[in-house]
Amino acid sequence: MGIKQIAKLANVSIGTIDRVLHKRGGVSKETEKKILKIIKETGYQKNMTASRLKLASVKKIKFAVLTPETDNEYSYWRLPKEGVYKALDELKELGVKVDDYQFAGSSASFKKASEAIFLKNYDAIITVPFFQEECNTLLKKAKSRNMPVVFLDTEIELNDKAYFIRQNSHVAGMVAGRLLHGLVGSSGKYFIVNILNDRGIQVNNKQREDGFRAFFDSIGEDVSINTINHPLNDTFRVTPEMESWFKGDDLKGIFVTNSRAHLIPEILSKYEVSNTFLMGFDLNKKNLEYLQDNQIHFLINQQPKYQGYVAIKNLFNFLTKQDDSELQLDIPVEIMVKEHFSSL
Amino acid sequence: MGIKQIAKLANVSIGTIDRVLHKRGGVSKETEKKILKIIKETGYQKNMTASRLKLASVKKIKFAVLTPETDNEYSYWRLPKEGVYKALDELKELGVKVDDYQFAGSSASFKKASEAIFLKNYDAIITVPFFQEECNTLLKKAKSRNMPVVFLDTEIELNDKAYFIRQNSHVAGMVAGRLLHGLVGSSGKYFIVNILNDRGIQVNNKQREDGFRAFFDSIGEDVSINTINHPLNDTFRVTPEMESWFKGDDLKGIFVTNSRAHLIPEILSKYEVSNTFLMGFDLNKKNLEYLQDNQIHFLINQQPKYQGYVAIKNLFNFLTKQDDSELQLDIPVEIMVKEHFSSL
DNA sequence: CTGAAAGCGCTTACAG
DNA sequence: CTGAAAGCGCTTACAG
Repeated sequence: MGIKQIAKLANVSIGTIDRVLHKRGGVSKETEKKILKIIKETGYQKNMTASRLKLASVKKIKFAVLTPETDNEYSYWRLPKEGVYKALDELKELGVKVDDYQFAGSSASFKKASEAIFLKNYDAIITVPFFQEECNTLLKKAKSRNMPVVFLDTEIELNDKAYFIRQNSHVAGMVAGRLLHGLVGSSGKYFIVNILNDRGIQVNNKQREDGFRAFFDSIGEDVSINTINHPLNDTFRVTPEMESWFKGDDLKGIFVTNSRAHLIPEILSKYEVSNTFLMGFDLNKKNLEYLQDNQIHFLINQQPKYQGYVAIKNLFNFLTKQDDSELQLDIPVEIMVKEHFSSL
Repeated sequence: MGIKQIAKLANVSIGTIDRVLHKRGGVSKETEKKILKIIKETGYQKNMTASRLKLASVKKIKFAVLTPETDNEYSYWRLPKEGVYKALDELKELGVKVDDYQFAGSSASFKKASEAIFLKNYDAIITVPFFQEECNTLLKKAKSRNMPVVFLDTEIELNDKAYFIRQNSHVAGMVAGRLLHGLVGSSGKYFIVNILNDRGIQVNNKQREDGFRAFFDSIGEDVSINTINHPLNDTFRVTPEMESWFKGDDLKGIFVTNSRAHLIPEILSKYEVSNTFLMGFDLNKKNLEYLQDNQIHFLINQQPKYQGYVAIKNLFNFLTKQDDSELQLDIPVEIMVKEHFSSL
């Protein structure tokens, strides 16, 4: 059932059908009505393959991808990009293009990069919402140009409608609470470690902390939970207060709210802290080594590569099929233990 | 860079290029050599979209899907099928067809259904390896017709090469050991519950049991692990031996190797077994209810829908692009706790 | 052994 | 306001 049959049924040419399908105008009310009726009755659906085959040569779909700098080889932000390029590989014959933009740590740098993006004509933007004000600006401008924006990694409050493909960090914190509590119990002591950057704590790290505490609220246990806020770019400094917390034989559970759980084991052994269970985020090399070594007990995977992959794929589906149902996506809170890697 | 440019470079017509690309023969050695050289130099890649647009109307790709009966509404086997139909929905405009076959509990029924499949002409078969002998027969016949076969759910030993898209059940058992051990510790008692069907224990249930025991071996703890083999289609019967196992105040961990963990809580309360942690497989309605109720502590998700989806998608990629790298697939051992469902 | 032509279903520029 | 025609990149049946 193609455009040709529809044309025959309506006694018009395929050009006219196309004008109706794409609301290109220049069709009499009457003809339009007749055609719409037939489309509805026959349940006609456009063949996207044929459509893209034609369009790939005349109207490219262009994405701007704006991520934090991927300076070093192990940078986390390489992973979403890998996913982006995997998706691109699948879609390039359909006329999809991707341009890469980066920003450094500052909001000014993000602003500059996003302005550069608006100088060109993209069909959609994929980025990361680290700076609320600048994201609102970006979103507003994108809206006025009818460009969808997909944010990866973190969800924040914004003024206009945006899509988020990210893990629910509150849930991740709750799950972390459940798991550590299983090992440590209600009589033990808990530590939340937030590694801060120049701008303070990252939004999703805070959401994870809140989720962690919410878990203990939900089970009605009044356990001891200390928060340790520690600047990055510094060797981990143990304050006298922390030292006193660490003392004692009771079980301890440490929840690192970002990817730096690997900083902790060294401290623990230096201060001879025992009976301790440690969990954190992300399957980076150092974290995985400590997981193998039983010094990290759980890691939560955010599937960063998949986030990038699915952002491109689902934006493409949205732009070609108007189906935005998969642009608002929960990445599952995937718990990893040592044994997950035992078959590799 | 399309077939047209290649033709121009080689000073031949596009028909001849196509003959070389598809090894259709009827091309002189010399011309072929020249063309292959140009293809290599230019890095030409066939545009699959254009190819499928044409082929969709002349050469359909047909899959036979053979699963256990999906008699009742909650049948597990509906889920892979949902995935199959989701994939079909995406691929049908590319000329993909799926036929559904079912088998009942017996190997004879499986045999009969697979014979019916071979009466028609399919490009690939997707099924479940419950019967070793019959699967070997099927695989042999498929091989002689050059049909790939993808098995879902379970991996078993077979004589010929086959693809498996399933969870590594041994790893799943190890992960289960790790988690239950975290809750129960080394001084507790462990129970493995295998629910048997007419043919005895299912292969992947056994693999899970082995993995569970292997975990305790790996950590060098000599803990008490009792295996309870219980027939299905029967109310759960507690033998005097089991009753004696259940007694005592020590912590207990129960690992149900299939989807029936939901049978256990009732027994436990009837026999007043306390201090018990329970884990099993699959996110069926009853299991999820007990998870919410803190009577099941962990569930492992096998992503059955995704298994069906990815089987079709990746078979399609294999048949159209010769890329079989994703037909041998490990479904991650996804651990679910109550909090995973807290945002729904 | 090779080429020219028709066609897959859709899109668009042009002519009327 | 509408139609006829060319074309996206590939495939194949036909003619030579």
